[in-house]
Amino acid sequence: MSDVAAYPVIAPARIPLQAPPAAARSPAIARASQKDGQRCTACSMRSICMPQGLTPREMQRIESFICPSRTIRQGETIYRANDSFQSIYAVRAGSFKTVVMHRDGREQVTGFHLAGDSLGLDGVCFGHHSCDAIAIEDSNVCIIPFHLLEAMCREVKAVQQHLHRIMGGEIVRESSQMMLLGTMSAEQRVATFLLNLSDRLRMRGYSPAEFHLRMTREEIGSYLGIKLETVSRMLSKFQRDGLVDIHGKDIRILDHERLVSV
Amino acid sequence: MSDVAAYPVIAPARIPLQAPPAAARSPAIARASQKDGQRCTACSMRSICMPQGLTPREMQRIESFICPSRTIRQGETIYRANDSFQSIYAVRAGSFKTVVMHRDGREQVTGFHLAGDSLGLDGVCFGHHSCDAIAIEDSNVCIIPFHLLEAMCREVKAVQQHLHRIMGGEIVRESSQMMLLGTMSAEQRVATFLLNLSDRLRMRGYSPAEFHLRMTREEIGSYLGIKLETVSRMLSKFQRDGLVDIHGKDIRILDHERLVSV
DNA sequence: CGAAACCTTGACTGAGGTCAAAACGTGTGG
DNA sequence: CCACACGTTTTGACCTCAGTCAAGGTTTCG
Repeated sequence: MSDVAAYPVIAPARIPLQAPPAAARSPAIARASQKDGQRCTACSMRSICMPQGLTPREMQRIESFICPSRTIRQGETIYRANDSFQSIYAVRAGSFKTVVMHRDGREQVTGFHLAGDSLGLDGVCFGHHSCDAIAIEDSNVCIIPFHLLEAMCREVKAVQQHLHRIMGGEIVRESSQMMLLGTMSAEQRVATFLLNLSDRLRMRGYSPAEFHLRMTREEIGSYLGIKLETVSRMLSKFQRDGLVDIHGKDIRILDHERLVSV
Repeated sequence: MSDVAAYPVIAPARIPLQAPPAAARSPAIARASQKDGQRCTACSMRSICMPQGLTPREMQRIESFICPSRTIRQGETIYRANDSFQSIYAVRAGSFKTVVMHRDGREQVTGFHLAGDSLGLDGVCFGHHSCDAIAIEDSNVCIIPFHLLEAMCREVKAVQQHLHRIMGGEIVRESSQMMLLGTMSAEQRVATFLLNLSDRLRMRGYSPAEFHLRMTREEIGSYLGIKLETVSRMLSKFQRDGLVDIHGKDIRILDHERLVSV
């Protein structure tokens, strides 16, 4: 618990009333279960997924309609493309990938979603989802019925603005990914991926220099628009050049500066 | 006016009170000025940019805060990256590209926006825009102050849902563009681009088979993540294969089926 | 402990990038 | 109305980065 000394340990919240399922033995879930918290108020992800400055009453109102959280085992989906859209999801623990698929079988990872991220907004437009959301480790999500969230948005400005910021953030994130896919070399893509992940872990209180990849080389490659062999070659190259230290899925960033300037 | 017989001519709306500026001589603006309409009620883009089933009162309310439309000449911007975000824009006539830029000068077209499309939502998340919106022909936009739109969303469910659909649509559009950039061959990208443009023109009442490109090969290439020479080569190839008939920027789609199956 | 999934590395290939030159269009000013 | 200049497009020749295929090593999980 103190091996990440410099970074606060993520505290958990909204543990389901039932005894934790078998899956809770996995690290991510276990982490989320360390402390007992039933409410958003106590959730460490609050600062990411909830607006600031709500009154206790408003807070309670939100908690009242957030469904009991759900545990999703590695490889399982929260929703699939064409599933009817009812709710959005906030990742409480674990991580997910979203995958879009073309009829011809071509498929692409469009995002990795860590604790505190939202999932499911792709369904807002057409009332059905446009991608699969798949757990890449045993995970846990809050379920937020969208029509209730919309109702709340009509009453509380801060909630409305927060939802708009989340949706707007998704738009900006995707357009910077389009820039990566459209203009960067394989080397730059992999460097950008590592730096981006590092940033997001730092914002969540984890070490930005040392972390464990939850996804395979193939998933990274799909996300970056390159092949898994190319991902591997670039990582090896960074290793040779002393920018990173890599053992399988364990990453240590040695030279942040030079990684930025790749 | 009847040379597109099978497709209804797009009617205009919300012409500014002042005499039309010099720019109004250009085709897109002239088209928008053919009929005199001061209100959204009369705007042909209504079905695209306004929700269905508003009461006259609600309609009036919206019209009351939409600012006088603004004319933007080819090459001019509505907003630039880092400009403070105040309003979103609905394209009334003409077309735009949005361009994101990296510090190192790399830049990429992230979208083309036709009459009826919205612009500016990239600013919602951080309060400043993350791309430039540049007119690729003389154009005209409605200006919708975002905080007033948000206020209206709190009062009228239909307006709220419409905004959410527009934002959600942007998310879906971008993720399918990520799939294009991540997995398709140059040939498929260009075919997809033509088909997509054709679809959007059809939905706006124009011929889906015959149209005029407003953008250069370089802008198309940037949008598709390939070089302008490659765009040109693919178009020539489609021409040789009898899929399209191309003269400069005038496109005629001859074999929609085979274009789909590229 | 063994099977399956995942990762690394090498050799070869090819799609698309780069560079260059010429053709085409369009708007401007004489 | 023409001529010129500039931006745009096309096409060819060549090159390179990343994809493909293959083989062997490592990790993970039942």
